[in-house]
Amino acid sequence: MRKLIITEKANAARRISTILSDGKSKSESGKDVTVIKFEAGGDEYTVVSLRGHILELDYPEEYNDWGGISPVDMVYAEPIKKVKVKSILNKIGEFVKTSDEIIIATDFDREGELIGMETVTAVNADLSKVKRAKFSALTKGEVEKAFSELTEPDKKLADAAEARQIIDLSWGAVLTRLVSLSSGQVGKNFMSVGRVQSPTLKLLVDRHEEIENFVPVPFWNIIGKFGMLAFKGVHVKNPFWSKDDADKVMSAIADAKTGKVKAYTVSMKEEYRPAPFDTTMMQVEANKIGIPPSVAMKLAEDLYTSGYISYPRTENTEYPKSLSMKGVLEKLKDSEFKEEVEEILKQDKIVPSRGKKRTTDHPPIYPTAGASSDKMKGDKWKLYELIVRRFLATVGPNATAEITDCEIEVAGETFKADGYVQKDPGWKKYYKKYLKSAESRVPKLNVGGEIEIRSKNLEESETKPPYRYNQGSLIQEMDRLQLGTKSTRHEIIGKLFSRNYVEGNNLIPTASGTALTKSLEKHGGGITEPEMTSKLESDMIDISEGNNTLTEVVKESQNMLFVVAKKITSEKEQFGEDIRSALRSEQFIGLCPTCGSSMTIKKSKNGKFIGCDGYPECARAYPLPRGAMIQTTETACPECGLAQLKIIRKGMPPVIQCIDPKCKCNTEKNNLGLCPTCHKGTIRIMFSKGGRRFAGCSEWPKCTQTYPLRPRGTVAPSGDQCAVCGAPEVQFNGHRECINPDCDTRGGKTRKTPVNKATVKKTGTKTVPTKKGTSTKTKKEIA
DNA sequence: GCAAGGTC
Repeated sequence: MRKLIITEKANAARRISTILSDGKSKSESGKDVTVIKFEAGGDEYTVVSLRGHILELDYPEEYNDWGGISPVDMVYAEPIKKVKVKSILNKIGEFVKTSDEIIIATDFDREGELIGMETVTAVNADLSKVKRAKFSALTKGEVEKAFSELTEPDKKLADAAEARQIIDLSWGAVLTRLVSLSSGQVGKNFMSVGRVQSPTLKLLVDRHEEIENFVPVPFWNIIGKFGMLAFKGVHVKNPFWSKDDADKVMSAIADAKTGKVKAYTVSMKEEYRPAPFDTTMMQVEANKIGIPPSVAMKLAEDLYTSGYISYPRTENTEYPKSLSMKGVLEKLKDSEFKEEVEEILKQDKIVPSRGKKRTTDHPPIYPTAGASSDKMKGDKWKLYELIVRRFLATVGPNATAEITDCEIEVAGETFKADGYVQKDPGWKKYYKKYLKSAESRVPKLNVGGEIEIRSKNLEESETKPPYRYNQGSLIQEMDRLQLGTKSTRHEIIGKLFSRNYVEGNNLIPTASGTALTKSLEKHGGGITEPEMTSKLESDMIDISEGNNTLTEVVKESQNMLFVVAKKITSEKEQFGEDIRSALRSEQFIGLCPTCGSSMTIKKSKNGKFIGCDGYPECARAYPLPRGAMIQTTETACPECGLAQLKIIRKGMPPVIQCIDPKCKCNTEKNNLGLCPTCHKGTIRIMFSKGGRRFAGCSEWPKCTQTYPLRPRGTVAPSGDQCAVCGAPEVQFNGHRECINPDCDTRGGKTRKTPVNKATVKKTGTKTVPTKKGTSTKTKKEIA
């Protein structure tokens, strides 16, 4: 018999061929199409690989005219399948004609079923010849079993996936057009709407709103330092929400010189190893070391195709039994992790950790070959190392820590001190690059003994707003809400950026992103809610289990969409106006003092700038600050009356400043003093394109004097020059120092090199137990 | 020029 096997990706074609042919398969792969042939058990096999979906749902051409066709009329429009990769489909068409059996061997999931079915349907294959091989890992056992127990293809499962396609396209296309047309954003500036992107955007909008509306609540912590080590003890009633209550305690303990140890226990804590990497956690951890999810996926794909790591798109956090941990470790001996690997191999037994998520699509991400940092460079190496170290951590021993709990009584008030000391670092030894250590020592104490009080402080703090999402935490939240899939989440975030809905490293929605979300919340029929995805999910389960049909589910959804589309159409003007005004406010800076026209943000080939709409008659223009996120404001500069901008820079609080860099309000705070090199120019605070600040001479390029500035904290002029080197002295975080890091007053040449961006840690934010996200802000010394 | 889902 002649048998045709269709796989989802090239690697699967290779693995299956090798397994079924006992290694005797021959690849005839062309440039575009992977084809492998072999004989086994008297049958002639041809294996062809797809590249995921090679067909795509879209509307027929007559719907291409956005202006000419009412979006309402598209609700029930019938989409067609368009061929994306003709070369593969043609090849399969040829082989199908001469095959007696066609075996779909795509991934064993909903999309896999559809990918297979849509392909055989598109080439008009005789469906009675079509069989399905179901395997959940590309191991010898699984694959052989799947091919010896072929089943019928599951039309219902494929239907479930197809229902999703149709519903996503109709809601997406109809609402995208309605929003774009009503807001006047057509052409390449169109505004998109979708089942996944719109709820994701709403997460950011909601968080932004929470932060903007946040009202800080003050609280007080009483903190003591004890004994020779001056270890920290905190009052058990922290935080105090009333200053009076805290003051009462402070005066009660005011005269105490010693405390009494009431309780003291030491215990060992076992610290478990982290779970193996699935795609989400890999993206989260990569993001922490400065590799955003989209870059991480690109690099992971690269590492996968060149054989360094396993398949990077997986939801699994449990290594399959068939995967030998020792085997992986042996391969890693051929790398610069050799010593660490050998140490791990010395364990009596190697039992890996496992996570909660268990699926059968692919194994967790693990290294499949050794590499070294002199051959592999940059972020690729950083990601590879992360994957290797994560793997090592999952097969290393547990860590142990010594935990000390201690209670000290001071004048009838109770303080608690917690000690944490790492004993056996275990797996952390291999993963410490990516961990924060937080050791705190409490010495050995005797219960009933006295202990000296070193200090008693009342620290005033206030509750803090929740953190903004970054790309890592957003991906985690999407994962939790089941928005998108492991393969698409990073692309969805990319979409929010390219549509200008969000900006910044910490994701902030733009005015238009916010306005769009608000309008859709009101009129979008639930498109901004994650529940639309959960409803779809349960509908798909119903279809695949035969409790509902594709036709019914699609019809129900489109009936809803029809109502929504009609309503929006009837209120089109009003619906679009909110978005239009948000778009205007995003661009509008203020009125031009020369000609009275609007000044707006404009784009040139050198980037964005502020220009007068009266151009070319009026040429008034201002540069925009570099390397920063800019928001427009409605306030005017008290100095010159021009408009002000809100400047948001990484690691710094937002600053409101005048659009004119020459305005006194800007020069005063940026001019640090006379240049000690040329004695002509002024040393000013400036920003590089990347947003890093430094100080440089205004006579540049004639004078090239520059100084690095500490990346965080406030820098202000002091008006004085350094007595030792003559460079300007500045106020840094309230204290004075010479701007010159090489100056003797700052320890001369012992200066550390500037901190690498990726390794900058967030400044300490210690949380208070009862309220979320609280942190210490100001200190008041009392004792 | 529309979505989201595969994969490269």
